[in-house]
Amino acid sequence: MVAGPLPAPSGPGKDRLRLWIRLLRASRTIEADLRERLKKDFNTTLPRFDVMAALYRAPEGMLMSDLSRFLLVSNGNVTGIVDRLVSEGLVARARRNGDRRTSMVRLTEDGVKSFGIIAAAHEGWIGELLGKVSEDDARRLTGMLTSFRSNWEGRE
Amino acid sequence: MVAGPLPAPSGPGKDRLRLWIRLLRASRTIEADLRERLKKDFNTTLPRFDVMAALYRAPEGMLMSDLSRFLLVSNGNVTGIVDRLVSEGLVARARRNGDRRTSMVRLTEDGVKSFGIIAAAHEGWIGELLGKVSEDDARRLTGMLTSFRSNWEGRE
DNA sequence: GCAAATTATTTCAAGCTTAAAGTTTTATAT
DNA sequence: ATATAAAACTTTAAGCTTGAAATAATTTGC
Repeated sequence: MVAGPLPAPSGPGKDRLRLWIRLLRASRTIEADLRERLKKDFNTTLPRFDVMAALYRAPEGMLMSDLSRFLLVSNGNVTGIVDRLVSEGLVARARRNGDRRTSMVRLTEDGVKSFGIIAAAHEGWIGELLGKVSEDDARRLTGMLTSFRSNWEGRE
Repeated sequence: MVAGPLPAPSGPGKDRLRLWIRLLRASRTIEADLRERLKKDFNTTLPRFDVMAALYRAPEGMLMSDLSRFLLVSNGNVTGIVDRLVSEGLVARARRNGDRRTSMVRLTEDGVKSFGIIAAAHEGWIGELLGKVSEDDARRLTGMLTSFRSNWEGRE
């Protein structure tokens, strides 16, 4: 007598599993919506937006490895995205005098201008997409996710 | 006098933006970890796991379009993943008599066995990764995400 | 000084992903 | 009946993603 594949999941561990599934679905739902809007309204992509957002916060520039660490993606991945942004004139690489392995990556003037416009729209979209989440819940959720992050970073 | 790019974000709408960023980072962090474990321990991938998980819940099989809707990915995407799973003998396609456009996709016997093993490990990983989230927070978070989902599905 | 280890980045192959266009089959409206 | 539309998939091209291997520059340990 074996449990079928379809009993309502319950028991220890199931609460965490359910939480993970909800979390993943929520973020994929929102991500898909943002991706579509970025394409339709600005003919760009989420990875490009992510890179530009990171660089916008660092006017002095970032190393490739900083970018990949910050964005939680692989090194090789960032290379390709930055290559495309460079070819579009939105981002520039500058070799450094000190260490010739590294290059400082930063937004160009065009990049800053372009990102500013897209970011404003983006913030509006998020307000729209998450509008039904009460201010209170938003802050509570954020708090929980922040403490998740702290625990994660402090893990052995 | 323009606000610099680095003031702590604040004001209306910023709470939602911050929530979204936290949500995205949490799910990417966990996703990256799961991806790595799936590769190392079972030489498989998250998309393959996702498809198999969906099929495991539907012993009678699913249509390709059901799969893509459920997983929130495009049609063509599912085609490729299922192709690979079929070539590995974990999944089977069966043409239906009724409608020759469609094919019922289901796990093979091997697929069921294989998924059972991986899913057990997966649940353990999640328990581990989210272990620091209290039972209470887990349930609260799940509740908020569930209501987000309802609002989303009920949007105009 | 110099070999060995480390660090920063790029390249590569395989696979994932999307949006758009194409194919085949079924349903609908004359 | 038969054109037209709709539905279920697949194919395609471009881009994203990873992990591993390759390059090049710097640092470390004798």
